[in-house]
Amino acid sequence: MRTPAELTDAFRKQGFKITPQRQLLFRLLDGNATHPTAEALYNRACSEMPGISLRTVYQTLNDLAAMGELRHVSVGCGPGRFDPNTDDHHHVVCDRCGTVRDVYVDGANQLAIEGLDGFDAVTPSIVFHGECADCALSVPTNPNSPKEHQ
Amino acid sequence: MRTPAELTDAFRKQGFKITPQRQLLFRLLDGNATHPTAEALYNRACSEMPGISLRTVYQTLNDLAAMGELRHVSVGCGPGRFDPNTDDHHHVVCDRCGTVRDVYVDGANQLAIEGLDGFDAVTPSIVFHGECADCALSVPTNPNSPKEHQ
DNA sequence: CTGTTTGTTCGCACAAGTTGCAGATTGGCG
DNA sequence: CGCCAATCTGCAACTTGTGCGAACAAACAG
Repeated sequence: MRTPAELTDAFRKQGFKITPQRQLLFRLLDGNATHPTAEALYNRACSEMPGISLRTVYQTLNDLAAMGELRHVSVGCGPGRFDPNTDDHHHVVCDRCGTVRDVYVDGANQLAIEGLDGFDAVTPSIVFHGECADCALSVPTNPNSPKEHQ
Repeated sequence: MRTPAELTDAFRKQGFKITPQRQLLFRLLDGNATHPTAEALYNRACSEMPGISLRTVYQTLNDLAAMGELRHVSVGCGPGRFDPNTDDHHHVVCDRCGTVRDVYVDGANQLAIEGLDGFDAVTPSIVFHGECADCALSVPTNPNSPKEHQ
């Protein structure tokens, strides 16, 4: 995602308007590597701008994603995440706490794949599922712990 | 997933009961490579057993998944899919029609990954997004077609 | 500065997918 | 046969996200 200032220009150039809501979200997303959900962004936005609506957050996120400034990341369960990092990269998810982190996978586009016959324009999306350091610490060795976490 | 007969044994051994609903679902899933949704299975089940409830279908699918007989596959959008193939494999999805097919990715577990530091017990889940042969035929070369499909 | 236009925001209702719950039902066993 | 726990069913509720229309406000012209 480009900087808030650049986005402001880009939006105006496309005939979109610059509203305080949008500017706030540009700022909240700028350099944000937490892969927030729409709800999480909404909560942060509310503390700076009480009255902003969740609907507007979704709207703006979708607009940014449509412009290619943002990637919508689906980690397999729970709400969608939004990632201002538009590099060619993938994700690790902690199945316990839901934390998402970017990972760079060398050779992801040259994988030897059997079964793609007939499919065109295929791009891989890789999600690694595991357990982050914090969660591993908090429950060191309990393989019986319920997997029902979210 | 094991055969319906083997599952019947396994269920009984765990103290679970064998009901006609479960047996029907065992049969519908046996060798099923279509990656059906719960709804799709429900529809097929209804034609053999009118009155079976969608709730029971979900229940049984969750039970099978918890027993490791079934994998719940999330393709990023739309309803979840269920896959009786428990091999180490991955999936291609047609973003136009939603068809899912199994693919075998050579070396998926030995990828060179940067950014996994601190994560444990990491297993990759790879979803290739593309366009299947049928869809490529039906709309041969129209990059302007709406991406809003599902 | 004022007015107009057009894109935005907001709130609510709604949709899809899935789960919780409670009462009726039934498989497995003695 | 009869009991009891597991199961089934139907419905309500829940979660995530979208459609819609009225109110609002950027941007711009005059």
